Amino acid sequence: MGKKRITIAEVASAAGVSMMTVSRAINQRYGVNEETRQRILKIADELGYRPSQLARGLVTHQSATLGLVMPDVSNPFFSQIARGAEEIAYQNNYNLFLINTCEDVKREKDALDSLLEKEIDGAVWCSSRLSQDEIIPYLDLLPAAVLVNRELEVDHQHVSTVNVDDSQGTRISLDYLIGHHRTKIALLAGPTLSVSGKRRLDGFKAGLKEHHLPLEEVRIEPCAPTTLGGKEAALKLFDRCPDVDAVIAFNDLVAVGVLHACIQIGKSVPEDVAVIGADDIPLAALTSPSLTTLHVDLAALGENAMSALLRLIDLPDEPAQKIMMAPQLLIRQSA
Amino acid sequence: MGKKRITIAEVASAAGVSMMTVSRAINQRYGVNEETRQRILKIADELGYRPSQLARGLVTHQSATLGLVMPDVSNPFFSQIARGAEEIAYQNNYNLFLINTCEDVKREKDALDSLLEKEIDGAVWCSSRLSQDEIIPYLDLLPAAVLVNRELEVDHQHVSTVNVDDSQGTRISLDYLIGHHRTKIALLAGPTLSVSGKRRLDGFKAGLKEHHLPLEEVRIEPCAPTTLGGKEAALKLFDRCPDVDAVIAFNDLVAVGVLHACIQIGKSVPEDVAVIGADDIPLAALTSPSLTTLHVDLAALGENAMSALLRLIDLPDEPAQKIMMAPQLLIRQSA
DNA sequence: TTGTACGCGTTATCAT
DNA sequence: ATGATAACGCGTACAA
Repeated sequence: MGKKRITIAEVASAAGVSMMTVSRAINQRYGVNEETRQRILKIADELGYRPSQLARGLVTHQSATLGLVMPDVSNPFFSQIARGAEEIAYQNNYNLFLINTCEDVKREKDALDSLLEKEIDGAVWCSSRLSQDEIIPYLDLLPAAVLVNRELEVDHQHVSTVNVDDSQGTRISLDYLIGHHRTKIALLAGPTLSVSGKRRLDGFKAGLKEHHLPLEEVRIEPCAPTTLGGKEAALKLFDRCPDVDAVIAFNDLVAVGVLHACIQIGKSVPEDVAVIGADDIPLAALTSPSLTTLHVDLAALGENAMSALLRLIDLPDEPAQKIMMAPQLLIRQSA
Repeated sequence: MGKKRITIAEVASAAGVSMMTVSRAINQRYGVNEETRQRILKIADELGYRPSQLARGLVTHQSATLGLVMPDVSNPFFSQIARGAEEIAYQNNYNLFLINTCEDVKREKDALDSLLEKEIDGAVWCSSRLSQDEIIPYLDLLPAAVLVNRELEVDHQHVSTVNVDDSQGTRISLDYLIGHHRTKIALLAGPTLSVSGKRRLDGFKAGLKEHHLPLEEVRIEPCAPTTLGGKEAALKLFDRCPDVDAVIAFNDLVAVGVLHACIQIGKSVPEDVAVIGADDIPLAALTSPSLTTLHVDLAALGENAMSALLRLIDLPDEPAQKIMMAPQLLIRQSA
């Protein structure tokens, strides 16, 4: 049962010095005789002394504690981010509060409230569902924050952002396809209102323009972000434009739907139609043909986010960062 | 930038009452006029007052904070447990420190040390690599703890355990196979030293005995817990016992290896050989034939672990629990 | 019902 | 190099 806590006072009296000297010895501060320090550390260790971060935090206003807020850790997308973020936090002697919001606005607010009460030193905040107006008050209260998967219209001195560069990802896919002599390239653009869908569309248009290829609106088709959505959209697309020789899909599930559609109408992949997905979900390696797709190093994303947060904390006068993670094209069989 | 903190004293003076009255109002205690309470709460809200859990914890010795220690959140096995555990913690107004140990003993000790310094109220500790002798001192220091995937030889008043009942899982697989008229059942038992391997072997032997079937040692083969390990072991097994009509595999990867072996030597699954895996990894649904396997509700496991921890905290006089999670047979095509 | 004094374990400040 | 004392923000015990 949680034994009685040894306090700095007990170490001090055991060592025959003042509390202040013990404190200095423990915290590796200057101004204490090396010999005394060793003696104190030895005694502290023997007594099983552990400094109370609560008491320390109360006076320093730093808890050596950070928050990690995300919709759902059991989603592989976020669990990898969590892994990377926690790694960096650990290396820098911070502990991490993990909170799942379950896509629920109330829970998200609860999360931030509880973190604020815990006096965290900062937070990595993923895929917030809150409106800009709801986010900002929390941002103001936080010593530092990094928003992941979310852009901020207004700049804050102590708020950085980390996003996946969907636009560039689409550019990369497009460049690859054009480089492999595909000319009639279609885009399954995802949900009409999706932000990342918009960014992909931007990249698509910009890429075509730069390659001096015409923008054929008929080759752009919105779709639900699912296998079924991809299949239906692909069937509609191929019916309208039978000459399409490549498809850039909103994500891997959509790409799998395209594969199904191709089987159904007798097109072979990649011979007749090249298909590129996005996200590199585990399934992507297991389809046949396996999916060429955009891979994002999510652990690295988490590491970057946490590093950015620590930078904000350690160098409060440096400007905030806006980090874009570029996806990499993982070439398998489908393109 | 993290604005200046409003303290209970400021709320008190703004409301024209003493700090104590504010404290009572905030903590929903009796002994404060309802009218006064409402007025205080209103003022506290307007001022943006947030109680400091640090200061509160310092005096109450309760931090409303728990620890969750696991090898790796990005492993789906653990991320689901984390999800379930965090859910229960949230419902009970606790925050959760997440720590990855990366299978590293030093990191695991670091983790516990830092949690102890944070004065957590308890911890869910998964798959510890520490020896019994190393674990116990930490357990003694923790107010409460739940060990997941780990048994404890000695009972502790404030330590419960949650494990997957591998023995019963094997029994369930065995019963199913026997019920479907398989009689020459083999076991790919996993690594020789594996604890869960031993439990599976126990269940296997007990099950055969109960069904009055002979225990043929030649049908038991150890194996590495991988696809390759499963394939090699299966080839060796079929070579030795060509009449085997069913295989219980150590886990799904091993089962996939068995599938590969069957293809190689021309046995069809499930006609010639039934195959049952364990763990229900995502891949299990995607093989052909898809894998019949033992499924464990890991989110529920996490919930149970966290509930057990809260029980230990809330009801310190109740005895500790030893929870076994029974796997369920998920019948697909391979058996 | 409300208020006062004190202590929780630590660090900061100012002294010695 | 070391020590005494005052905070940090809150809850508890006891008094009013």
